[in-house]
Amino acid sequence: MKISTKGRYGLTIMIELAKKHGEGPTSLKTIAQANELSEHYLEQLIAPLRNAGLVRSIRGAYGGYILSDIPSKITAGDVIRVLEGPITPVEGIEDEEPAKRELWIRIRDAIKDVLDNTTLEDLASHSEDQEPEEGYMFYI
Amino acid sequence: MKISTKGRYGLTIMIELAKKHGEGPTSLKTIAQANELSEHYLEQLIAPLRNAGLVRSIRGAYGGYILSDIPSKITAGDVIRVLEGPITPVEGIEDEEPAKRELWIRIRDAIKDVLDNTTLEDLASHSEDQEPEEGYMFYI
DNA sequence: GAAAATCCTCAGTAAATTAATAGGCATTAA
DNA sequence: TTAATGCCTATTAATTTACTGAGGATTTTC
Repeated sequence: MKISTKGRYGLTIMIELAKKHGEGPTSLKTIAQANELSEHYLEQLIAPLRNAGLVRSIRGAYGGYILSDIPSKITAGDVIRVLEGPITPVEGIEDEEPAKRELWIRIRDAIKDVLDNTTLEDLASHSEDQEPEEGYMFYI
Repeated sequence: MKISTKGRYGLTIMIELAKKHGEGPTSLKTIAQANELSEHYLEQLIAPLRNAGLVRSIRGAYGGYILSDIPSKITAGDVIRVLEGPITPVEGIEDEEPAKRELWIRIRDAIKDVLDNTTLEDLASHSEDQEPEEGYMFYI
């Protein structure tokens, strides 16, 4: 019943790229450092995102990645499906008996509804208005 | 992003007990055979359900299990929480940054909404009207 | 042309989880 | 007394997760 680090870190990558959309490529090193994640692990997560056409890579020095489309056209569902597989609470819904099948379908549709209606634009803009840290003071 | 066999078989057990509610105890052997599952595996799943107070056991010959409450008072959420742990799409939602935290919370609430509003009565009654098997003919 | 910064690929691995199986003891109805 | 059940602890094969390691390919800048 969990989304693994694949989907979670994958979303983190995509949100970072959305924040920098239109400003040229962002390197994985930058994203890894900003989020305290293993750059090498992120490389393995972005490969399927590139294969799926969600990001484009620019190789060589000062290269990196950019979104293939504008942030309002890419959803959390697009990202999660690539990294976690089809959105479904169980394998083989169709094999279940009617009562349980309907339950799994209702859960699946509820999750889909959230993921497919949340865009990278939504996620990136909410990331902007950071909550103050504990102990934060407003210095004039 | 999956509910494992623990939660799925656990629900299967509870639906069978709901169907027999008021008719005395049902043995795991009966449930295992009816659903082509390992009786021994089901024993391990019903132990936490008993510890959580969702079912009561009757030991000895012609014993078995009964629901602790009426089917309309026990939800799929009760069963899933016992066997799969808290309903949440990620561990430590509160540690995530605001944008992702809100996403996980919306997903969590959507799943909760379905699971907590589906009772064993709902599931047992929908199991009654079986779909015809493939090759089924209506013999008069 | 050399060096540095990046992407790209394949392989390995420790820990955890899943989905059981094995073997037996305890209790109770008939 | 026996058969039918529940109860309990341990073991295990397969899979998944979350990485780490090693190095090659490409491109920019000096």
